[in-house]
This record gives sequence, structure tokens and C-alpha cells, in this order.
Amino acid sequence: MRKGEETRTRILDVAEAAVLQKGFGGTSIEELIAETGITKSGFFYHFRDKNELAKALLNRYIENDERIYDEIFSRARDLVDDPLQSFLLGLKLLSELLSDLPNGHPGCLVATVCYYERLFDREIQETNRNAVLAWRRRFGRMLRDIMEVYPPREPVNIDQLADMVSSVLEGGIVLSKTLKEPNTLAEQVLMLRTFVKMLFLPAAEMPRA
Amino acid sequence: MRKGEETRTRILDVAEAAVLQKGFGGTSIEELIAETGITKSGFFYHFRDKNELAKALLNRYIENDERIYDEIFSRARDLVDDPLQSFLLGLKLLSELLSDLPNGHPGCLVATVCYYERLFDREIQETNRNAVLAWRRRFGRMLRDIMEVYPPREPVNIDQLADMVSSVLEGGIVLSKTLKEPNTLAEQVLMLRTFVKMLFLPAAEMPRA
DNA sequence: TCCCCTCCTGTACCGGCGGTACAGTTTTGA
DNA sequence: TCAAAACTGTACCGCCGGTACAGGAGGGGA
Repeated sequence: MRKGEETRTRILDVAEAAVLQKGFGGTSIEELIAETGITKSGFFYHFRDKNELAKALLNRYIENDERIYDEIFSRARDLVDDPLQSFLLGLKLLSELLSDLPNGHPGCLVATVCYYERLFDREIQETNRNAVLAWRRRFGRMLRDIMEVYPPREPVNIDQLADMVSSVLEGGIVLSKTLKEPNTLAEQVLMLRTFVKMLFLPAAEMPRA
Repeated sequence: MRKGEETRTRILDVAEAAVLQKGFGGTSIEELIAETGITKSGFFYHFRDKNELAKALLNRYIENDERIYDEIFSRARDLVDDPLQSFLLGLKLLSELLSDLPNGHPGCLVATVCYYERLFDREIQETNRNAVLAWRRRFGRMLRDIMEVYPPREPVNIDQLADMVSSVLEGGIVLSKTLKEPNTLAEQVLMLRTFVKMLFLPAAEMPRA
């Protein structure tokens, strides 16, 4: 009962790394069982088929992703009271976390699934959609708190601004991976931070350099 | 000789649509030949293997992409002289072009290849890398022209700012596709436009509302 | 102690797919 | 008209996803 979970986790670990490098179609079950040291029957004992594996993989990825954001932004809230300063600190912490990844960001499963839509069932696509909507709600909540204190310099739609955070993260990952420049992603997050800062911080409180 | 090119193009058209929906691994050669009405031998007459197909697909996609940016931003330069206003107009035109796509953006092959890195040879990865670097140079050139006239409100690295354009486009595509909200991508481009505008336009020339 | 449930292994098999080989046929442009 | 270009047809290989099913190790509870 404990043992089963452990094997399952090991399969998911190996599968996640492989899928992020080669996509779902490029990852064979045979290579997964070779690397985990399990038999084919063993694999199918844990996952009915590849779709089931994808589902488990995506759910685990999203949960972990949410946990990381929870930690970062709740830590930022603990350190400073002001909603704007707290959000800016959160982005700073996020960028530091990303630039500390030894081999750069491995890739986002949400993006992988997005580029594989037709291969999976509706449930997976719905899960993926909800993950992005959760990001929108999360960042939207924080931005609305900021808006109550700081009037934006330009009129902006909060949901669209919240989506901008997700966009820059997803796009930054693609750029970082493609360029093989691990730091690009962290830099993009800091650039977004500059945007948010400029949008909400009154000119008087904004020193040059 | 003319006929050959035509068939080749038809294969590439079908393949591009399929790959953007299901990824390379999820697209079978058999389905491509079924849809183009060609035989398997016919297919392999045009492309030695799947890697060769991917190479042709990516090169064609990048060329087309560059052509579109050339058109949009040269048209923007024709319409207004000021480098900042011209760039802002270009982003507006781009966002309009994107929101006019009937079924939303079909996806970016550069991102697809990026999430498939280990499946292709070095040449394809290098092509992909160069495509992103070309974007950086393109937007960087325009931003440098702006910088010569308008001092930025905040100190920013031009290459990183140029990358921000690519990030928002790539990320916006992922969001748009995942959410099945075709308009999200165009909105993200406009949000980026707001950022650029705020960064370079002097406060005096920036009316509220 | 026995038994049952979880967690696997082993073996055999199927059909689809990427890819090869190669001979033959039609189409087309100079 | 003739050669090259652009295919078709057929046969075959090995890998992979997936199915089916029998059986076994090991631990925990009655």
C-alpha cells in the first residue's frame, strides 16, 4: 500500500522529465519502464493507458505549481503589508527561485498539453483550462487588492493584467528553453515586475535609477 | 518540376495544421498521406524522414512569420514617422491581425519544437534558436530607435525588453489555446503596448483615459 | 497459521506506424 | 520525342501501445 505509491511516484518522476523534453508522443512507455526498472505489466497496473498517465502527470504538476505560488506570495505577504510592495516582492522572489534552477526551467506541462490538445480527452483539456483560470484568479485577486490602494496610471483590465503574468511565465519558459539561456526566464519576470511597478507606483515615489 | 512543389506544399499545409494540434509525435505520416491523397512512397519521395519534414515545416513557418512582421512594421513606419508611435501602431496592427483570425491562433511551431527538443537533431534546434534571436534583433532595433528619442522612465535592458515582445506572444498563444479564448492573445499584445507606451511616453504627453 | 489483498512479473500476442527497398508507371517540360 | 521528375504498388522490418491472463512474492489481519 505504501510501496505502490512509491513506485507510482517514481514512474511519474521519470515520465515528467521525459515528457517535458520530448513531448507525450515522443515518450515511449518502454523507455519509462526501462528507466524505472519496472515491467510493462507493472506499469499498466498503475496506469490504464497513456492518457491516464498524462492525467496523473498534469494533476500532480498543477498541484505542485499552486503550492509553489502559495508559498512565495504568502511569504511576501508576511514580509510586507502594502499589497503592491508585497506583490512586487513576490515577483522578485519568484524570479530568484527561477534563476536558482540549476539547468533552467524544465518546461511547463500546461503548455505541453496545450500543444497536444487533440491527443487527449476532454477531461485533461478541462483540467488544463482550469489551471490557467486559477492563475488568472490568483493574480487577479492580488492585483485587485493593489487597485484599492493605488489607482493605475493607465486604465487596464485586471483579468488581462493577471493573464499577463501567466503569459510572461509561459513565454519566458519557451524563450529560455529555445535559446538555452536559463536566465532569460528570470529576467522576463523582472521585466514584468517593472511593468507592474510603473503602472501602480505614483510618479512622486518613483526615483530614477 | 512545378507539380512537385505544389504537392510538397500541400503536404506541408496538412502537416502544419496537424502538428500544431497534436505535436510531431502525435502526427502520423499515414494520416498525412491519407489527407493529401498521396501514397506513402510519394511522401518519402519528397521527405527522407520525419525529421526532414519537421525541418521544412519549421523553416517555412519562420519565413512566413518574418514576412508578416516585415509587412506590419514597415506599414506602421510608412504611416507615422516617430519611432515610438510607429512601434505602438505596429503592435496595434498586430493585435488586430491576431483578433481577426477566425479560430484563434493555431499555435507557434517554434514553441512546438522547443517542447520536443530531444526528438530532433542539432540543426533544427539551432534553426529554432536563431528564429528567437532574430525576433530579439528585430524588436531590439526598433526599441533602440525609440530610446534615441525617448528616455525610458525606468532603466531597462533593451534585449530583455525585446524578448518581452516574444514572451508575451508565445505565452499569449498558450493561454489563448488552453482557455479556448481566441481574443486573449490580441488582448495580451495590447497590454504589452500599454507597457511600452508607459515606459517611453513622457508623463506630460500621457493623458488619462 | 492461513488467507487475502496489494503489487507486481512473465509470456504471448495484436495492430499501427515509421521507415526501407525497389521495381514499375505516369507526367511533364525542354 | 525523350529523359528526367513525380510519383504508384508491394513487400517487408522492428518498435511501440495496448490487451489478456496466469501466476507469484510479501505483508497484515482474522
